[in-house]
Amino acid sequence: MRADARKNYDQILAVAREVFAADGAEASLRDIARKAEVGMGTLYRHFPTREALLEVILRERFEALAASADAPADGQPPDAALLAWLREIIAFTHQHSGVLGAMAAAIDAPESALHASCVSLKSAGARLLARAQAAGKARPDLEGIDLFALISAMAWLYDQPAFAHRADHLFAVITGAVVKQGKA
Amino acid sequence: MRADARKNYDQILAVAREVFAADGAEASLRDIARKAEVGMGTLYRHFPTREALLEVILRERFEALAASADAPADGQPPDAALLAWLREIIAFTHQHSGVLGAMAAAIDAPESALHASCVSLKSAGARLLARAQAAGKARPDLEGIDLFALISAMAWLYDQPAFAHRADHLFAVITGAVVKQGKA
DNA sequence: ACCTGAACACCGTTCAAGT
DNA sequence: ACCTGAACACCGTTCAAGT
Repeated sequence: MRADARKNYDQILAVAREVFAADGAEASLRDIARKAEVGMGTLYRHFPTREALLEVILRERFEALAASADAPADGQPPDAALLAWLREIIAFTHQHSGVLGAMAAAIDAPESALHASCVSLKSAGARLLARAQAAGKARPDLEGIDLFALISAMAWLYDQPAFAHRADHLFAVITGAVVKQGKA
Repeated sequence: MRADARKNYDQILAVAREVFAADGAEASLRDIARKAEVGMGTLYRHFPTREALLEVILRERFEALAASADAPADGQPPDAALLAWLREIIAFTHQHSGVLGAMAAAIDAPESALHASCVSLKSAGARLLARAQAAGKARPDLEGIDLFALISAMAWLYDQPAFAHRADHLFAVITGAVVKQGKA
């Protein structure tokens, strides 16, 4: 990549990080281009879709989340591991409103730039879920897509200002339907 | 109201019903004005906000839902009554995507045209919930706002195409966390 | 190769001008 | 009293023209 192109690419990304965090996944692309001091065409050249831009920004975190799902867990029982992972995801998406809506749209769209991230996140969750189910600590009639859907719904709840003051409680209610916590 | 104004009012409403059902609560107001064959100013004169237009369209159904929450129930136990009512709401909002998102935004906004509808829907749910709780058939640590939030989240899930095939199952999972169904 | 910014087709909202 | 539609300030997306 040419030096000027590289500079623009990095600048767009840096600005997009801030703007997406502030305005959510539906933030104005024009606004990003403006703040990055590049033309609209430059933004589109580097990131042909909104998803492509989101993907680069989110990839790192989602890879970390997928990795943490498979981490040794240090003696942590599978139900606690699943719960901790769910809390991690929600804490992250809470900083980026609407991101899980974009993910939900991408999971059925193989051509979306976000598709691979969705699938790996869903799979990571499915593996944690399966281990908890095997230990008799999670509702057995749930699949990976169900967990993904419930995560998305919880993220949506956290994004609604009217529900924010009850969001932690609702998290407990919903995860309570998934995980049957026990002492051993 | 003058005869021409009345005609425009009715025409806008008739068109809006169709367009909101087809495109959801975020449908283009310009599109509605166009299809109703009125100027934008006419639409705004009769309905100063999107919420005002939505409110007129939804009021009838929400009043019916609030009424059905208080219906004698014909020997139906409170847990079954609550579940049946939840199914009714979800079935309705499923035909009008995004409506519960608008409701969620309006519940904390007393100036919104939708506010009264939100509150009465929340209250109706809260009464059903309280009866089920009194019978020991619903999770006791839930308030009206929690039920409203869970309804909204379920409506959101039904609106996501990627989750549609699991939506009925997710409804069972989430309501399972609220209602503890028993035989007597 | 890469960049710019105008152009196009859309929004929501307001308001001067008409009847 | 009511209506119209242009005007304004925004979008996302594309593309001719420049370097």
